[in-house]
Amino acid sequence: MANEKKMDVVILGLLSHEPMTGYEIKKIIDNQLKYFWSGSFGSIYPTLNFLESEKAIEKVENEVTGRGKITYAITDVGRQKLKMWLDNPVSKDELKYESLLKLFFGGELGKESVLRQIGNFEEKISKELAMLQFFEKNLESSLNEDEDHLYFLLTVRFGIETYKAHLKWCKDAKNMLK
Amino acid sequence: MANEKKMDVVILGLLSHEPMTGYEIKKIIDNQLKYFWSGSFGSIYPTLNFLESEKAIEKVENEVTGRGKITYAITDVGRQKLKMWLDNPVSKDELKYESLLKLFFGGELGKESVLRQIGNFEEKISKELAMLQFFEKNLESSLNEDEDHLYFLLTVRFGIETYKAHLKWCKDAKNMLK
DNA sequence: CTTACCATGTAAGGCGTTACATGATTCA
DNA sequence: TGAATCATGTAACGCCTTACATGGTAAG
Repeated sequence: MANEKKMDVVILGLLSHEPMTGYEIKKIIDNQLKYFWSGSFGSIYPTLNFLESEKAIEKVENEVTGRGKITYAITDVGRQKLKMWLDNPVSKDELKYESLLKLFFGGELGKESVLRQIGNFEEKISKELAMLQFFEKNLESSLNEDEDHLYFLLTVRFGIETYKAHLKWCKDAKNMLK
Repeated sequence: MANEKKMDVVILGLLSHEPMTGYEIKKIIDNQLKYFWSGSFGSIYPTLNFLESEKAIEKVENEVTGRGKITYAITDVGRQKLKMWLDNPVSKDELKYESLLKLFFGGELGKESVLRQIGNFEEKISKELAMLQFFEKNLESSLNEDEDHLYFLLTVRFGIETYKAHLKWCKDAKNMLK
């Protein structure tokens, strides 16, 4: 019922690459997945505990860091769970684009306001695009280091293509309104 | 706290165009907004009641339809509420692209599986694109009938540009994997 | 010695989905 | 007369976000 939980497979997916702490998981979500996924600490840590109780992940013996750091690694049970989700062809893509919603209802406020909305959107997207292009470069040069880098590169390129399309649209839209 | 409710402004925005029933609101969300927004009956009807209690919308005298149909119209209070939201430059765009997530973790299953994921995605997008292009035609020919049609056309074009970028990416990605 | 960041967690609560319930109307 | 669609609504449930709480560590 309600929404289906996905944080578990997100974590499993990230840990299938290498062992990590919850904090590191959050960083990756915010940096690499941010343009097609999101998640907060309040969702990550409880899921981590849940997955451990399920024996899908396990704590890794910590180096003598002394810190309260907890590193997790995926188990065979976890790998199987991940595979099951990956094998399922059904994928729900959910978008809630408030920017577009405001544009859709823009008639109420008039052109100047809509132009402002588009400007805000354009600025946001431009920044993201620059970051993605930076990632792209890094990934291109390290493509043979790790097989997974190919898939990361593909998602980054997806973001780049999408954002370019958005920026093109911003230009066209501004012209149409003027 | 938690997520900010948006269904109220969605309904207000749709009613600012013309009076409607909850059922009609649902249809518009599913047809015109679907590629950047979504919403269910379980969210629409309670919000409708809430907005009426707030006097942001009101029941319209029904024709002698006899049916249990309830048509709502926006009030001045509602228009003001809508304007306040539209005036606010902050917009949260939230995407949960399960398709991309599966791709990002695709290393676990290998190329064939990823190619299948991309194929599924491509098919889905192609269908949506065809529909959007149909909408575009209709809107282009009725552009001078209603001022709002301009804004609808812009959002439809946003969808078209975005989906075209996605399809281009699908092609590139398949080539890279082969 | 203070600022920024690393690091983990809990509590409260909203939001919206899915599933269920109910019945009218239209059309073949 | 049966199926599809129109039409409104409620109940349960769960995900996730925000905000709060707490403390360690590194660097300047």
